[in-house]
Amino acid sequence: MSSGDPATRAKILETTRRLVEQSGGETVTMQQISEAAGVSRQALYLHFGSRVGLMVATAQFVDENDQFYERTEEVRQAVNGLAALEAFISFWSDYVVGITPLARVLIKNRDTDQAAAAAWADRMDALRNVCQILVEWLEQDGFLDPVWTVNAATDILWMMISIETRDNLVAERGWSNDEYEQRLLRGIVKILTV
Amino acid sequence: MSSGDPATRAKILETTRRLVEQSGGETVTMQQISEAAGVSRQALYLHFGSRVGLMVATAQFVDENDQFYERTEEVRQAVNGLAALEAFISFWSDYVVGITPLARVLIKNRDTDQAAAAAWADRMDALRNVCQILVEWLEQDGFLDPVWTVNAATDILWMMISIETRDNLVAERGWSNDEYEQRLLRGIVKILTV
DNA sequence: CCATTTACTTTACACTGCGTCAATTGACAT
DNA sequence: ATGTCAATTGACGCAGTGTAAAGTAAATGG
Repeated sequence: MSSGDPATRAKILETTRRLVEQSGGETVTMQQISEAAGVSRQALYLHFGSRVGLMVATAQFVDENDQFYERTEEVRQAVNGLAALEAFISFWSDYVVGITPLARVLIKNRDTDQAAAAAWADRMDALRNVCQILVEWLEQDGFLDPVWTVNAATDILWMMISIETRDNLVAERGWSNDEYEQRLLRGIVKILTV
Repeated sequence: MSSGDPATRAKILETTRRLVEQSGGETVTMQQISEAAGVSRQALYLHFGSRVGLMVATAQFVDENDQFYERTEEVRQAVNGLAALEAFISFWSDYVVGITPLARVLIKNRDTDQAAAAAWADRMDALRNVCQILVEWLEQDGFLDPVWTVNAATDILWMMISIETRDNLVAERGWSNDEYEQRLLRGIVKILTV
């Protein structure tokens, strides 16, 4: 599973990410990936074992490349809870574009594939962590509507920014990225704050 | 497409619903359905043309059986838009329990399975229709926050009541059905109304 | 310098599932 | 008896995943 030249492995992962992101939701076959990467189809199986294995490895590859943790650090520099929320939604609505295609693959396979489930749970924990920090910040600054507990508000914020929610609004209902960002922020502020 | 004995058609649809709901997300093949229904695989193609056709027909069959339209009619008896919204959320949080298994399968497979995509899109149109009626009602009664257009508010309402949203809150975050219903209504009212 | 190992390629094939086709059966109706 | 409707049987083509076996070319090392 971890055999082979790291350079070949990287080439395959980069190609897979590119093709999946360009695919517009259509299935990308092992044949297409191998041809685009300039290797044989069997090389994919040598390196990653299976189609799911390749997808999970690609998701992890994206995670490392896009530096989610580093970029959320910037949000913590905001002057108050409301400003932090705004900064985070701005960051997220940009960041989510790059990770959506592969996130969809993880979501789809998480109930049958342990690796996919683990990779997805890991991302969601990180994301929920940020949500909780934001909600606690809102509460400390007196913005949080007291009808919500911190936990309930965190769940709601996490749900509102989820890939599934974005897919419903952007992919299904045709919202532009700008509309998504502005309306999402407005909606979250309306629902969470007094 | 509409050829064949209605009794056979019904038997196939009932079997398809049952198998899909029991499948736990695994793909149910045409072969499995035909064997369980006690007909030949080709009978499925005679009645429904394709896997797409069968899935669409099954989704409609479920809604007819569970009397989606009839039960939403009750909502239209409400005295005003806000009462209608409340009645609908109450109805929906109950109704959604029964359709979730089939819905999950359609959602999970819609990116690779044309059949699932078509069936799902068809049912979502019906649901969005109800959302639009509710939002227009809210607007006429002066409840709708003017920051939202009717279309945007309809999209938001539709997203909030979606299966994906419910799965995130109930299945992932462990909300009870009661918590889901109460917090969903409260959240929707906060986000949509002045 | 030869032998071995590594990292792949090539070719072939098994398997699953969808969709199609042609020929056939059985029942019921005119 | 003739037709026609409903469904069956069995075969086939096709795409995509995954496996298996043999070959090749370059690096490694005793």
